[in-house]
This record gives sequence, C-alpha cells and structure tokens, in this order.
Amino acid sequence: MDREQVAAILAEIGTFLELRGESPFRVNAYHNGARAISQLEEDLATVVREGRLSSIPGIGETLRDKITMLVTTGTLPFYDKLKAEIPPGLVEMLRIPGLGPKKVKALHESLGIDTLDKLRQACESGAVAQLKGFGSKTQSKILEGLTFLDEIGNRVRLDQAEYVAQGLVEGIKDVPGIQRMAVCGSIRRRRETAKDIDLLVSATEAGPIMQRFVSLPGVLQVTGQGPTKSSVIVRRTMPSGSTVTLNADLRVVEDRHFPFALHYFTGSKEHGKAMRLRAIQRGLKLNEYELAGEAGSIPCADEADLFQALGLAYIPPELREDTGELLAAENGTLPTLIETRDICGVFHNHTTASDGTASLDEMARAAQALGWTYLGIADHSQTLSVANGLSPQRLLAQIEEIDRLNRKLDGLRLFKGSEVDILADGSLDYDDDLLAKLDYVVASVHLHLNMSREQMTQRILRAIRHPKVTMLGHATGRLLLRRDAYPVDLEAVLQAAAETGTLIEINADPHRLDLDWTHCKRARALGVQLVINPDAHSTAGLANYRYGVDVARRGWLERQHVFNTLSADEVARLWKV
DNA sequence: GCCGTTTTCGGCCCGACTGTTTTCAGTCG
Repeated sequence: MDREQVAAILAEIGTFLELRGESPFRVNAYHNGARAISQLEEDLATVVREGRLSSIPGIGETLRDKITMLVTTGTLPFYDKLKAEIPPGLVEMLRIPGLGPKKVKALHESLGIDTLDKLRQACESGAVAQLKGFGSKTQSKILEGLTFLDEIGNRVRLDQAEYVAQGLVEGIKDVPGIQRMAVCGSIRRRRETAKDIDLLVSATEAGPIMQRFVSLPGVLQVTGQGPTKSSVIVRRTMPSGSTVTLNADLRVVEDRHFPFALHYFTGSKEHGKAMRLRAIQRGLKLNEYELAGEAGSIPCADEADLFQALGLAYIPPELREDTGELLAAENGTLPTLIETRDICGVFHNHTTASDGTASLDEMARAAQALGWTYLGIADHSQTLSVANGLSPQRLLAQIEEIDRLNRKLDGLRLFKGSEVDILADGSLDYDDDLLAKLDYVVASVHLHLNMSREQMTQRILRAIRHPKVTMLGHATGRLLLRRDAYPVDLEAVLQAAAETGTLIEINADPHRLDLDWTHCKRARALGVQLVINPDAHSTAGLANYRYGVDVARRGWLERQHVFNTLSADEVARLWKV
C-alpha cells in the first residue's frame, strides 16, 4: 500500500472516530498523521522497513504500528471494524454546510438517519426542527445544502478556483474605501486544487463591501453575513463552458490589521499553528489582528515585517505547509525559488500535426510573445491514433518544416522533438534511426494504464534508460480530481532518472500538474533535474507553464533545478544539436 | 493520539458566525 492510500485511510479513521464522538485530540492525531504521511518526502516503504516511522513528527507508537501494518499487509482490522460500524451515509452528511460530527451523530441517534434520503425526508416532515439543538433555520439550511450537495464541498482545480476568485475581485474592487485586497488561502499558496475562495480586504468601512459581495452576479446563496465576514456559494462559467461552484468567504479588516489577516488567511492551517506556537515561545501572541506582547502590539506594515518580528526570513506562500519552512527561515536556508521569468522556453507542445489547434508557425509566434528564445515541438507518435499521432513519414516532413522555419525565424529557435509513446513493454514507438534525427524525445505513457505496479515500473524504467529519451512526460498519468495516478514505484523512477540524467517533466497543464510538488522535493534531494512543460495544445495553452512554476516553487525548487532555465545556446550545446 | 527548555501528565490555536439558547455549543477555516 502506498503513501496516498495509507494517508487516505488514516484520514478516514479520523472521520470515523469523529462521528463516534471520540476526543477531538485523538481525532486530530489521525488527521495530522494522514497529512504527515501524504507529505512524506521519501519512499514510505523504505521508511517503514528501516523503522524510522516514529521519527516523523505526528507519528507516535500507535500510528507507527497501524501504518506499518497497512504498508506490510495491506489491511488494518481496526479500520475494517470502524468502516463496518459507521454507515457511509453519515460521512456523506458531513459535506452539508453547517452539519458537523456532533449534529450528524445526533440525527443518527435520535432519528435513525443514516442516508441522505432519510435526511431529506426528516427535514421535509419537520422532524429535524423538533430535535434539541436544532431548529427551523437549521432544518431549511440542511435542505438547501442537500440541493447543492453535488456541486459544493468538492475541490476544484486551481485554474478554476482562480477564475472564480478573479471574477469576485473584479466585482468588488471599485467599492469606495478599499485600501488593500488579496486572494488568500490555497489559491495564494498555489495548491493544485482548492475547496473554497478566501478574499481579504482592508477598508475604512466594511458594510458597503459586504453588501456588494453578497449581491454579485453568480451568488447562489448567502450562507453567512456578519460585520466582518460574509460567506456565499458562487457559480461561474469558465471560458471552456464548464461551470464551477464554490464557497467563497470575504473578510474585511482595518488596514493596520491587514498583514496579520493576510498571513492568517493564507494558511496553511498547519503553518499558522506553527507560527502561533513560535510566537508563544517568544512570549508573544499571534492572531489575525496582531502580534502582541506584554508591551503591546508590534506594528507590521506587511508580512515581511511579521516574519522578521518572529526572527524569520520572509516565507513565500507556496512554502507555508509546515514542512520545514520555519526552520529554514530561521537558519537563512530558504531556497531562492524559481520564478516565471526564469523560464526561457518549453519542450512539450503539440501542433495541428497531431491533436493541437495551432500551426507550427502560430505556436512559434506565441512563444516569442511570451518572451521565450526557444520552443520545442513534440507531437504525438504513431501508436496514439486517437490523437492523430505522426507516422514516420509525417514526422520526417515536420522535421524538414522546422528546419525551414528556423532559417526564417529571428530570435527564436525551434527544437525538433516528439512525444513518443512508451509501449506496453517499455520500448519506444519509433525506431532508433528516426529518433536520432530529433533534437530530443519526451517519452510518455498514454495507453495500457491498468497494469500492475511492478510491470508499470519496469516499463517506465526501460524507457528512462533508453539513450534517446531526454525526458519523461507526465510521470504518473493522473488527471486531477478525475483519474488517479497509475500504480508506479516513483522512488525507483526518480532514482533511475538520477543515474541516467533523464529529465523528469513537471507537466503544467492544470488538469495534470504531474509530477506532484511533494515528489519534486524528493527529486531535488536525489539530484534529478526537472523540466517545466505546458503540454500545450493551443497557443493559449503555452501560458499554462506558470502553473508548472507554481508546482516547482511548492517543491522548493530553485532556478538551477529546472532545465528550461537554460538559454537556447546552452540547451543546444548540451544536446549537441 | 502526540508530545516534552513547564518532559510521562496535562496540555493540545484561536476567533467569527449561527442558531439555539437565555450564556453557549457547534461549525468553520
């Protein structure tokens, strides 16, 4: 059982215990443990084998034993027993806004409600409003929640959340009196998915801003409105035509509180906890309004002042996950994170020759418009017929066309590549003579996804060791919120890449973001070079590279860890092309 | 269930908001 599965089970146990009414601290210990495991920077099986689980903060004796059992045997009787005991409907009920473990437990124990259907019936009959601690407002809120249940409470991709957030910002930014405004939360930390939007505004007067916020177009429901905080459910249609529905919170504070509130609402929760703990250790108190000691409040003009007041260098939002950033900020060993302007070009892009929507020429111009000095073209290979993969003849023709274009282009070099399918046995989709005519090869898995972990690992290892393979495309094949990663021993893949010098792609398509940031940290530790590729299928798609930079930053990567920060000449020299 | 420069017990971050209450519990982030 791998890292993600173990973390998911620990989190589920936490939820079960919560529904059973166990101590919140015990519950929290399981959720903490789940987080610690999911953010583990090494291979879990190795840590278990070497008996180092207990050295992970948050993992004590009990969790150590349970995790060991999960990893070695794949099962855990304690978990199975809980799962059998707690009706799955109770877990679903937790997703309804305003329903927490206590209320769900009460509904179950007094009215025998254990499914969403029974909950709806009990609300419609008025039985819920009669319960102690409940009332008519709670009952109608539950009914409303049931209608939106399919749409809300689900995480959405970063690009979707960002788009909705942008709409809210545009909608309120011209209200008079606004001094500072920021999108906080996981969007500011650039997490790959978000479950809500946190907006923060400083202003002289909160009322008019709140009023505008709750009446913005797209607001389906106002779930809360107080003097400093309002919550809404908002829906917006993406340019692609899909609709996104999300919870959004707005907080309005006085401008002198803004830096503290910005830090507080940016999170993560764990980072915030660690910061407050640090403040306490220094005889100070930190909350969303101030940093204060015996002598009173310590003035801070911005977040940098706040960190400095606690003896820390400025910690960029992407690193605020309580995975060692406080220690690094204290020791002056924080990385100098890569920035979008460090990227000089990208290598994994498609044209109309396979399944892209723009021609070679159009892609080249778009790359120049982004300020890049090179662009790699890597259309699909012959086996991927669904994506109009290129036959050897068509690839040869494309190579010639690129040569012609290169003689014409000024200030941009096109590199000749291909996204070559890694076939089921790990061999490549073109023969070596043809591959030799290319500047580079992106090797990717697209077909035969359901093989065993062992087979998939051997398949990818064989490709990585192929001398013509320059980089591995989307290493795990995941599609965020849609398809899990195929089973593969990433540790073995990264170690092989370190040996052969094969680059590992950070696929910047917001549907993928694959490699994941946690694995970026591991890659960095092993000395593997990464390459940020937008996997663009249109000229607009090229701009997605910035999501890849986000992933790299969350993975503590500096400029020198990312291959495409090199100039066109440096790339050409290394590839001898 | 975890943890320890208050170290093997007694803590565990903290504030806003809501709906139910007559002073607070539950939920949320």
